[in-house]
Amino acid sequence: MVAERADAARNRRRVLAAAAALFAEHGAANVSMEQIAAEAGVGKATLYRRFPDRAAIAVALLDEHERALQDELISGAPPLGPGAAPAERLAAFYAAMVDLLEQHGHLVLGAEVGHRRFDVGAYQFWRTHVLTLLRDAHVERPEVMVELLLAPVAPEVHRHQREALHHTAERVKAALAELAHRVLDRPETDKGT
Amino acid sequence: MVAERADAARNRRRVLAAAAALFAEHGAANVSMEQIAAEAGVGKATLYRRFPDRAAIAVALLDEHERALQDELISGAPPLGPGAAPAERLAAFYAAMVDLLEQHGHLVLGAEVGHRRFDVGAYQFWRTHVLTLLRDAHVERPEVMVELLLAPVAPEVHRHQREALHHTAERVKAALAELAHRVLDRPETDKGT
DNA sequence: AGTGATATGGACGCACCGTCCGTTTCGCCG
DNA sequence: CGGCGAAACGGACGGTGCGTCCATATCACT
Repeated sequence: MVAERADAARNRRRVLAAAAALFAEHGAANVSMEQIAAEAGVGKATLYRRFPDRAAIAVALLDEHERALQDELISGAPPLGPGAAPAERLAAFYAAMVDLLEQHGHLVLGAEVGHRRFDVGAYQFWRTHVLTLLRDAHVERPEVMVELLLAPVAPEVHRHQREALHHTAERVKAALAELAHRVLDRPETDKGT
Repeated sequence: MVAERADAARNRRRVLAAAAALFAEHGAANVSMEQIAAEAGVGKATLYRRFPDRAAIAVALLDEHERALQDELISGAPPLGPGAAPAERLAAFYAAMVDLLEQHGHLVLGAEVGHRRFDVGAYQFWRTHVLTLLRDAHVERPEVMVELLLAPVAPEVHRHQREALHHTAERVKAALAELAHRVLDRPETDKGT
């Protein structure tokens, strides 16, 4: 890859901007590739050249926001970053995920992203992070448990909680925090190490 | 409703049989309404008269199998039925759900059922059951927690575990059992009543 | 400026959805 | 037993969105 041609880069930016606007207005599920192409002022083939489907566009838009959280997890202050107890870090991660879903959930909800969410790079990152926490806490079968613990913050679940059940984000966070502590706190372990 | 006309009943049976065969062969996601109608030997309008979409057909097919588990939860022997400790019952419920997904997961995976899974009657049933367990175990915010605890046995999650991660059903069951115990067992509570 | 590689755009073919309406079948009633 | 209104049927139809194809325009390097 010798460097992206100038017109290609310009069109990529246009597409992303158009998609962001349309997704925000109509919801990611109700926007067709044709609409995005028209709004961006590019042809459909141009769109398909860069992004194989809607999911890829949504992922590209999400990436930016997710990267911020990823940085925090790696090198931020506790309890999100390193230093706190695993249960605390998991609770903090859950809370951050809820915030992320509150802000940008509309990008993923309803689109095929839901089906492919396990494939996107971000999921692998969350997975690795929580896996580390589970290993730190000496949980058995961490590779399986990590999937179970990620499931409660799946976009569909969050949407269900917020829209159908009318739970507040705060209540959801509280329940997730309790879940984190119940799963990772070993009561017999001495707290003051 | 004065009683279903004979031809209507016959066609309903045909449709369900055809759908079951096609879903089993090609997967629920890859079967169109047209295919089902053709296989059943009925017109498309006839199909739409009974079932608004693929999801409704899949739900109708699943219902039968789910009902068996529902009966067990209500009146079966412990630990699935009443009598055992909440953590035991939750673990047993998880195991039964895994069995259900192993057997009939292909009906729901990939179809729109995934999107609407919160709407189907069966979900409400699982929800009520687990909610009862949570109340018995004096968990806080049970209405929120129940959604979090149901998420790990969502069809997509299970498929991901089995197909992409190559975890065995047994490993998943074991992890779910551990999750159930970690969440619901109160270590300080006396085990002997 | 010339030139080959790369990118563009919109038309095209395809598949499926969900509806519409003329025709057929049912089951009751005289 | 035959007629009749209601209910069900079936396949054609219009519409939407997908993903591809290729003639044309644009770029970047010499």
